[in-house]
Amino acid sequence: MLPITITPEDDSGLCPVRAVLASVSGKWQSLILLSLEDGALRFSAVKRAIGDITQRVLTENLRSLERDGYLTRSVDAGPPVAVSYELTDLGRSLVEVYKPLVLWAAEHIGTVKDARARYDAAADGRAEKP
Amino acid sequence: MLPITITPEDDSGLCPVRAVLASVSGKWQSLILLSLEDGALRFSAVKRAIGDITQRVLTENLRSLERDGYLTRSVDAGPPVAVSYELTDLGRSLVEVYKPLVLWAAEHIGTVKDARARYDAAADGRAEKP
DNA sequence: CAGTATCCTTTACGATACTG
DNA sequence: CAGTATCGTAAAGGATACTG
Repeated sequence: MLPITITPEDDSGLCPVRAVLASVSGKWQSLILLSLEDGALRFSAVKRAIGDITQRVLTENLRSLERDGYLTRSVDAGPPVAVSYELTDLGRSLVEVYKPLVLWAAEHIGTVKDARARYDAAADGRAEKP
Repeated sequence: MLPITITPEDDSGLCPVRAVLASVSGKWQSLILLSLEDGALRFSAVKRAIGDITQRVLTENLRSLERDGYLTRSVDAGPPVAVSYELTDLGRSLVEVYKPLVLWAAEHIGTVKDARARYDAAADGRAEKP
């Protein structure tokens, strides 16, 4: 058994596990952290690395990750202005434990897709002949 | 560099990493998987283990995890009817790579909270004396 | 370049009531 | 017991235009 709780509250009114998991829940946070794995990137480079994220949402997520201490934001007042983002030690250590999950994903995506296909096929069968 | 892509598309129109990460994004999926770590649980037991999740949302999430092949659902037509959920091999292997993240969370939550407090304090300072 | 500002849609989630 | 049905809210995200 894990030495953890997943029940809603602790002394400070927030389950530690949930508080941290919330940092990587959502569509983009983890991808942003991963994009910075090999070193600092500028705003536009992060955007390019991910491909399909809007400026607004990227800014939001970067701010949130900065607030939690996973990355730093440094401004070089140009012109042109250049803002670069870099993982902190905390961020790097998070990415370290996060990477196995990413590798797992790459390895098992096939199984997941198959499971989905089978589940949906079975559901279709039930829908057609009720 | 990781042998992964986080760009939006692959041959099948979906990045493998994103597809799997989506399974554990959201507020509840990972907690549900963790609650089943030590063996099968009935619907009400999962609900109790998590504490604050509504029946509707729990059902939704269980269905989605079942669809992806992470857990199985077995019905014992009572009465009273008893439905139990259990991790598949796939689900167990996912939990294995996911657990380090949970332990990391328990370990580093203090650092994260401090970072948040400092960030918010700095933001307040800027708001008060603009 | 790295954002803001607006507006809008979608999705997740919450509350409550009802049922085989 | 393990759901479904309905209704409502809030948060996340998307599209587009504008700016120091």
